[in-house]
Amino acid sequence: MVQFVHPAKEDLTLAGVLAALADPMRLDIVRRLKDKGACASCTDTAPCPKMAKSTLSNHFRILREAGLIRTTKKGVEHQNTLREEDINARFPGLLKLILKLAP
Amino acid sequence: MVQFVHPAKEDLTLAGVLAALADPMRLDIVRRLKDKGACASCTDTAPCPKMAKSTLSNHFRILREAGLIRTTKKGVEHQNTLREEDINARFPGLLKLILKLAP
DNA sequence: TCAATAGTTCAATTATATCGAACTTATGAA
DNA sequence: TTCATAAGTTCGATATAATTGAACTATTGA
Repeated sequence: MVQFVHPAKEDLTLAGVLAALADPMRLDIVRRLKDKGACASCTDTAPCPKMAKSTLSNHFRILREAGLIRTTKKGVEHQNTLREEDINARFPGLLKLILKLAP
Repeated sequence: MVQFVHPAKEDLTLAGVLAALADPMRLDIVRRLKDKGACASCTDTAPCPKMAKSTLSNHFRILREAGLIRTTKKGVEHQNTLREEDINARFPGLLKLILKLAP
């Protein structure tokens, strides 16, 4: 059922995580995923509705490759979850602080 | 004596700061500036010696525009200081945590 | 006066983000 | 079964950002 490659938590890099979170769109996606707690489809998590599908897809790819989210495919939708435990294990306190500081 | 424009601390953005720190070279520069405590020239702070001067100069420009450093010119050298107080006032705890988590 | 040093700016190449359009896959209705 | 629809990805083109060497500016010191 898993259709995407996700890095092991040991492979998460600080530069990769910061670069991924440095984009307001992606930070917004991460916040929404955290708020929802569970899985969420890409469209459900889209920061703004007028963004091109391909752009949104690209943001999810970057978040995946940075190790911030895990994506599985079920039916026609993709289910994305925030990898909170992995992120916190690798970079304790970082995610929480950035989300707190974000406008 | 001041030759560069620096944003007011209120103008620092989280996205800008994260993007600036997301580059390993720039994060290294910031760490060196913090370690030195006081001013430091660009060459003194260069992460790796084989990098092109223009590249180094560009990194300093990005750090300046993000509001992370202040640059003044004195004689033939540029003096760069980390804007710790401004950064901490705007984003409490962020700089310290990122530097702590960096490899 | 003039060579040397510290940085910046410029031009060219390369890499990355954005968008619309085309494509793939799965669902659900006729 | 068939076929339209919906969710995402991939592709091609354009625009913006990073890297480099070369040329330029400004200051120092011999």
